[in-house]
Amino acid sequence: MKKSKAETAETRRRIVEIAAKAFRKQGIEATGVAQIMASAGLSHGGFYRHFTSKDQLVTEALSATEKNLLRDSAAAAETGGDAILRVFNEYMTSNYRDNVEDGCPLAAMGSELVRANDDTRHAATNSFRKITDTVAPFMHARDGEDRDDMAISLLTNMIGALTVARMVDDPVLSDKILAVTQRRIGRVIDHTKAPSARRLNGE
Amino acid sequence: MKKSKAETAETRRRIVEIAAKAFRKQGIEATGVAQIMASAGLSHGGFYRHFTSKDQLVTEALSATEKNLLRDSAAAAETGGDAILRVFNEYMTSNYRDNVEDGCPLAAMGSELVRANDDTRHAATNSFRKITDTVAPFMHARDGEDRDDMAISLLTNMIGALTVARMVDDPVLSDKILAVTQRRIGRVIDHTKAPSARRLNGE
DNA sequence: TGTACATCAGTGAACGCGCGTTCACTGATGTAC
DNA sequence: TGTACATCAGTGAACGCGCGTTCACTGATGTAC
Repeated sequence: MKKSKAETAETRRRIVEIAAKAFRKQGIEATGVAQIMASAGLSHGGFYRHFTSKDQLVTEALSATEKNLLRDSAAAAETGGDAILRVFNEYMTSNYRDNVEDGCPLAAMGSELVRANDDTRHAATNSFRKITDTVAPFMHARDGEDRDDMAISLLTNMIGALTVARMVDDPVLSDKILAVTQRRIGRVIDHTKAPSARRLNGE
Repeated sequence: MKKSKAETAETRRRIVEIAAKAFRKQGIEATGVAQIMASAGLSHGGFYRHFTSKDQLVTEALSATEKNLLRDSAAAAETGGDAILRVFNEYMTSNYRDNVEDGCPLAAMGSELVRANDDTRHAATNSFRKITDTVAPFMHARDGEDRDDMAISLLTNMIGALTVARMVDDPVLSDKILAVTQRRIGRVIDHTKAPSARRLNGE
């Protein structure tokens, strides 16, 4: 029962989407290929018509998700500092914390990515760099500090805060972690900053 | 072949120690009970003479390791702000980054702890709180910011920075993340601060 | 202090189970004429 | 446009393997007398 090219592409896309959510929610190791395929309404045998290995799916799921997240930051960068501030504050809400499966993969799978294969770590590295590059111009460099450094500091802080906020079993402490981090975001981002120039020949 | 009480206690201690390293190095899920027992020079069957489940070992390994780390911070707190600064800077060195198996479990197993059982998350929460409580008095509260909040912000930042520094595949970026975080540590900790009063009836 | 017996740390085989991956097969799609 | 055939998406059984946990057994330790 061969499927049309359009159907095949759509199936592949759906597998990646479902896997991306499952990896974030349950972890990479804890999510089986058969389980992903079942969630997509397929039997597990067909998996290898689309991917050469589970590792390849992990890499692709990470890349696809980060690409989506990056699009939001890039769009905000074209609006200005206030939009960047808004997007970043959104990451530190109880809603974002409680929906791991829709959130940033670097935070959701952080310590698992440390041990991931080369391709996956490379994808993670590229994503991290692209986000810091996008938001660096909006850093409020008070005492002549480097804006790239500030962006790195802020982003690693957000990833750590989100992880710890999800880890602790005390909701009061968890909310406090989010609030504290939101305050740092507010201090570090220059919400009056004009938008980045839109790249003319978009790539 | 029953063993003496002293030997039994020593064996149990050794299992916890070996497990604590393996969980940090390879992850909790990826580390099997049989593998831990083999590393301890034992067959896997005897595991359940010491622990009721792998989960129990996870909780105990986390608690034991965090207790050790906390001891360092507490000792530094009795010396003063400069000692706290020194201990914290040590966390952001290439050496610390490259020896995950000896480092902070919250950073090494962060995203796995989010999905850990209740006891383990509770142990993680207690550890996090104790460390922030210990170092909060040494925060350099410039614009009247709350010292507890500052300690939370710094610690979540360190955990996130360590995780991302280990994740990225570019050594230059990784070193930069460590350096940037060290600079924040230097800005936020008051190295001139006098030691915390030693608790007289230690508990 | 010496003997008899219960305890229990550690062994190694076995349990059911889910893992990632392979494979022969089916039948609709896409292609060549 | 119609027919013949190759392609290949998806199925479901099977592969070897390691997982956490259980269990009957061994024999040294600890205890009761």
